[in-house]
Amino acid sequence: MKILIKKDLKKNIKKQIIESLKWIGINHDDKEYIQSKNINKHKEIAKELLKKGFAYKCYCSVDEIKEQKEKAKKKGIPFVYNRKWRDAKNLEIPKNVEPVVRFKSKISGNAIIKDLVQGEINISNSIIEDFVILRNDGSPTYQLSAVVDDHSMNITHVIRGDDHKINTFKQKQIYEAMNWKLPEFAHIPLIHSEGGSKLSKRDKASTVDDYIKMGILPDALRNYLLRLGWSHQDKEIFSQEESINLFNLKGIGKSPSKLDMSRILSLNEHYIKHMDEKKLFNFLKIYCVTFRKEIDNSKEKKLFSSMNFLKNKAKTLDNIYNNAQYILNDIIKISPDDLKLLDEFSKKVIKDFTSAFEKISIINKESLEKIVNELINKHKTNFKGIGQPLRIALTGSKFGPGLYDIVLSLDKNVTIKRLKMIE
RNA sequence: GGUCCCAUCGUCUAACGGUUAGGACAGAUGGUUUUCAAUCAUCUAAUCGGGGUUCGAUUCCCCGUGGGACCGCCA
Repeated sequence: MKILIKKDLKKNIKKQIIESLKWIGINHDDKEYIQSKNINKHKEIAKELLKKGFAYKCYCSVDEIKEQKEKAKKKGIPFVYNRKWRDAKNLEIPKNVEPVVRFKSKISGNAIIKDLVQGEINISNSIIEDFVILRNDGSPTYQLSAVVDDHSMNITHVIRGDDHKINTFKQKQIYEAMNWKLPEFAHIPLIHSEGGSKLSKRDKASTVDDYIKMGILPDALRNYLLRLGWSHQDKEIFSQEESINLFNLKGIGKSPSKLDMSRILSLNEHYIKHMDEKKLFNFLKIYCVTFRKEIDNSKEKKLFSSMNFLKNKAKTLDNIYNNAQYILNDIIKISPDDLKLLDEFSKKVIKDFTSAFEKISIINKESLEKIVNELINKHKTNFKGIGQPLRIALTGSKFGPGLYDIVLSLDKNVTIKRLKMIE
């Protein structure tokens, strides 16, 4: 696999991309190749193409090209470089202009690419301009470098976004000029943002890091991405192993698909529920230390033993973290809105519960249920009438785990202390 | 504007030319004498339009319409 990184981006982006791939379960099994380290080889090939008559030097200035482009745009006609220097026997070579090297593209006829995803793509050669392979500073362009490296690395399959389709026709001509074996090509559809156009770095959730920050699990993102543009009957959940075994290029459709956050979230929810608790706990710990707050050593044990219910009401690691606040913090904060819910009636309920709770010696679901049921009868209310005030008093939130789970996960004295705070 | 690609529920997608057009997510409704953001059940919802070919078209062909990608001395 080859990853291309724009040269104008900062260096640490390379590390980030490799880390992201690793995170989602894709590891590289060969050494790293840095394209820019091979530019001498690329230049040599350019020279060879020049010598063989497949390329030529073009002395048009940047401004000259710009002007032509603007003219073409005004007239509403497509811009194709006018090939001024292609057969420039009578032109005088201007001084002070460093030439670029352009590839002598085919002018007539058609070109066909057999694409593993797109099928046969057929275009007229006339629309492929004489593209630049060496800039005026002598450096090779992507079109040249990509071909030379792919060939020297014995790349068998070029799989990339379908925004590269036209490039393939340019590159094909270089392969042919050099008499090199053409690799297989597969142009896969792009992923669109919710707005309906190509996902770009400017989109909020476009990088793996963005999803890690949200508290998405690698399995969830892998599974989601796998099903974008591809399917296997009605199957929705794929393990990593199944992904590798079942995925194939033939099953890929040609149309782009839109990103759907609610789908990612629901897949994430699934993996949170079904993942091994120890593994999940590790993900949570890493998440907290990286993006929130490190989990206090003294709370780890308690938190881990609460995973079995905390995981049931979370779509992200962040949700788990939030729902676990009442375990992680000794002092709980109640929002003003929730505080309003603690009216006189609620305070009475809390008081009654506290005195009954103080008396019981065995705390389990049954004993708690007994107390709650008695209070429901006494106050002529339903579970919500009892459960909601207690939940707010104990956790500071009206959402979260079941009431019994909360009480069972707190020490008796802590429960009593928190309940007595409300008065 | 030119070239290329695409078109099934809101979204991701199934359906050897013959299905009551299926599933999942989202949405709606109801149950769970435990809150809901959990869970269970039920429901709503699609073949872009027009022509062909065919006994029969979501599927094949043409035209329209709509969407997208590309059109750099970026990659």
